[in-house]
Amino acid sequence: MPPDQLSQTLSALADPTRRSILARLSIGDATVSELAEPYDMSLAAVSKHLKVLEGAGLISRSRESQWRPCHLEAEPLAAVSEWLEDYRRFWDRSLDSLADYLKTMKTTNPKPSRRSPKSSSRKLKK
Amino acid sequence: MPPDQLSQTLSALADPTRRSILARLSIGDATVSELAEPYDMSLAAVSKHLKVLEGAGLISRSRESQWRPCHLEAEPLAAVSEWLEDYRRFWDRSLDSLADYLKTMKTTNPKPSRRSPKSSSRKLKK
DNA sequence: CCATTATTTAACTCATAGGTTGATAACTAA
DNA sequence: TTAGTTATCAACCTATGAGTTAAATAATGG
Repeated sequence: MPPDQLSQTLSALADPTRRSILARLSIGDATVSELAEPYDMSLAAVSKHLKVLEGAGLISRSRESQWRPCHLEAEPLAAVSEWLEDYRRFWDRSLDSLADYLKTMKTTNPKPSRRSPKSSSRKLKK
Repeated sequence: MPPDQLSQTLSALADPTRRSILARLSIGDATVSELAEPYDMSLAAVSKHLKVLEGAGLISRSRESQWRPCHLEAEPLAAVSEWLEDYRRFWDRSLDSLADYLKTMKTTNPKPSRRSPKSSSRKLKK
């Protein structure tokens, strides 16, 4: 049984080398050798990491003569972000402030201070 | 060498059973047996999952006579969210709109339409 | 065709993850 | 004290992950 998409994505992201590779790719596309250069490991090992990332849909690869340039595909990250949203209220202090603010509005309707920018990222549950 | 915090968190989250446990805990604290009830696996297995979650700082446990109620600790999720922020621009369409907006401001300085709320979550790179 | 460069595959090692069962610990209740 | 609940620990099994080296594949350029 293949693991669900989210598990596959998270497990791909759980390796620091792979996250580092993604960071590199966020700058721009790169070949396997270019990607391998910073690491003290064989090319084959990096090739494996790329396979994992590709399997998770986090990168795509084209062919350009003998090179296989890798390209960042961030869509699976959006799924992670969506999953996280359900938990945001558990850590986002400013959301508590927002809750307080709304509550205060309802009860006393004072002139509240400005909210911090951080609180604006809450999205509606779907 | 212990893995870095982020890797530990992501690897803990990469298991569907553990994510399911977190979802249950987002409703409220629960004992080990309560948490184990939905799964077709031994109590010991669930106990191990809880140990992993605790190791990642995703739950905490208190003692209450012979029960060990588990509590969701979402802080590590905030770290994941922060990490994700650097990649949001790669999937968040409304951020492109924001970029367009800024570009337009610079060049023609028209009266632009309001941005969607979704785009407001971009934070500064640290 | 041959040599070179870029990348993948195969076969292997070693460590860890996720599960099992059975014993043990911690506490309650009688 | 004894029995019953709740949870963990220890020992074990099997599968998988991350790395290795060496061979194979793919494309380029004499």
